[in-house]
Amino acid sequence: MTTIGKLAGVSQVTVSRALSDPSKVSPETMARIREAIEMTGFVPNAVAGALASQKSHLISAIVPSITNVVHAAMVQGFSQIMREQGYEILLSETGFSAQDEEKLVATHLSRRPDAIYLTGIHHTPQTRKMLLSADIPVVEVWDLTDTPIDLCVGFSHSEAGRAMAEFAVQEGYDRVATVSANDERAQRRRAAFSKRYAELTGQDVPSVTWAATASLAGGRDSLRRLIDEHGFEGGLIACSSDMLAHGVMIEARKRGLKVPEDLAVMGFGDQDFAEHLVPSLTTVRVDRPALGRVAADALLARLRDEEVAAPCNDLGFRIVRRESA
Amino acid sequence: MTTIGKLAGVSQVTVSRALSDPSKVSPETMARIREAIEMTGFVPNAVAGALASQKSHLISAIVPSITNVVHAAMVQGFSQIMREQGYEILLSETGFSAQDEEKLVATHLSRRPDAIYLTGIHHTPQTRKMLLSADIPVVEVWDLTDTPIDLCVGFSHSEAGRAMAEFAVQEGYDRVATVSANDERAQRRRAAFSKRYAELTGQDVPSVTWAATASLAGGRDSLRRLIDEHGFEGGLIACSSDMLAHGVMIEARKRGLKVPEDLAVMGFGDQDFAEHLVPSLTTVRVDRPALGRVAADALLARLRDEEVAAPCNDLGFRIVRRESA
DNA sequence: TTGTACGCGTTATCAG
DNA sequence: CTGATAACGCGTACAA
Repeated sequence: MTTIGKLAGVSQVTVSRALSDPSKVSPETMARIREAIEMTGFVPNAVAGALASQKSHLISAIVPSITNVVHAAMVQGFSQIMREQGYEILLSETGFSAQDEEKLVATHLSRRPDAIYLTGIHHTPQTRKMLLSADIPVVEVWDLTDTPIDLCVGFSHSEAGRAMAEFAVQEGYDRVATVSANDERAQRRRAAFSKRYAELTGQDVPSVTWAATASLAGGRDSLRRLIDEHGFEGGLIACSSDMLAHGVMIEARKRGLKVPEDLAVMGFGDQDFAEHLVPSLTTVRVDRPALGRVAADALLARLRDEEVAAPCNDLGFRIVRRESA
Repeated sequence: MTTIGKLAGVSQVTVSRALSDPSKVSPETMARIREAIEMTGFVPNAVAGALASQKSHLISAIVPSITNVVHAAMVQGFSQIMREQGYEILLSETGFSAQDEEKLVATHLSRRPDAIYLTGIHHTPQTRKMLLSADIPVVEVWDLTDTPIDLCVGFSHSEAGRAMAEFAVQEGYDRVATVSANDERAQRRRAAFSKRYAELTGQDVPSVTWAATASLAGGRDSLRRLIDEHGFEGGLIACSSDMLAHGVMIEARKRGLKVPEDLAVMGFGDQDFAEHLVPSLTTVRVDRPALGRVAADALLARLRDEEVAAPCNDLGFRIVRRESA
């Protein structure tokens, strides 16, 4: 800026002003400054700016995995809003590990983000402690809790599991099973499903857990195990994701089982492919981009020092009945 | 650091040394410094560090879209390696627009990243200029060119298109068509496919472009148009992605067309679901995580000032023959 | 409308 | 092994 200032015949401060608020500088100076910037290819140093102003315009986002469409879609919705407001995103993946999350939070905080986006409500005590003493807005997405660190935006996974069980009973399925990924929230939905189903019917629910990332392969293998190891003979299978549900449907067709006649299938997430499968997939819709956007709006309110009515936003879910169940 | 120093009975400089290289400090001082850090919950300020050292340990990554599995997988592979080496990732999405990319490059450069990861080889002249004068390592991923800005890691999209045409001819398909997304690289593959197929057989190739994001819906609608508007009556359909191919297969089944007997389908990308579809999908494999990792290795070599043998890395592709074609 | 002086919290350099 | 001192490049008073 000093160099630009010399070229334009003004001081460094004037250049700084010109860039941050052109209205505070006379049109003629502005023109000369622009010209000097053009000539030199000057790019302001946001690092120095952040140090001086104590504002980084940086938001830290920590997600389990960016190749997971659920989290990718949420953070995409979040990022779009934040970027429009002049913030950029420092993104890292935990690989679903709270320990790794702790390390990431520490390194992210060292960059002095203006706010932080976390996935889920389960963090190590040390993570909570760091976040609390960092004294910046924090939003936890994709789940709800009575004791958020600061803000939270999500829906109740237990209620979603219960709603699926009630749907199963209403539709008259008297034999059900679950296929779930091995992540904590999927397991919470599964547990609520089984508990509610047992309450309503008195029956136990056989369940299979797929230990790796949700995939078609996982769904196919899980159905195989349900049949071979649990002697499952048809009814409804409630899956923890649309991807697993799709895998189950593929394996079912391969085995000559008709969906939904021999085997009904429910997914979770309502990914864009769900309605285009044949038969179309009955699933639970969660508006992922909206979760991200609401999280962004909540943070922005905090960053503008506005009053936040409620720390927690429940965006709910909705069962979408299609052909597969 | 000054506070920590006081608590530990040393100067601020010593604290800085202790943190950056413990071996330069006596074990006893180190212990007291650790204790003081523990007590206060001190988190070093990387912004100030970056300003002083002129090293941000930040890598800028600019991708078309993070919900696109192709780019998500590449940047994931890339990030993992970079993070292990102490770098963090500032990630932004262009939405496939070179103009938006230009703006993003400008704002990213203001944060003084140590290197930058770009997707593809087509950038605005202004983007190239900024990057060149920033004088930091740049890697362009997912494509090849003779005139990279600095480094590039990818494969030849034209060759991939040609290889698919040659496969079609070898397998004896005498009626073919294409279904492609509306992105530049997909169109380049399509053009190469059609040209090569025409060279070998003298026949024109009907083609349909799906203007939005590749999806099952897109594949289904494209097959409909191919049949209704182009009078396509069977043969091989070469798709620009596995997702579109899957959509084509679903629509085919719905119309009572058997795959591959009535209609053969080829995808592109070899996503994890491809081998689990029924029939399994014949496609073109590109090792996306490897592209990201090689890009990371190339950048790291530059950052360590090592000699780089060749600026461009061709990681190639491979046709994976399965049941659908 | 513009300029001066200072501070943001580190690292680098040199001296002890 | 440790400390003093000067950058790093910008924002924020405050003054003119």
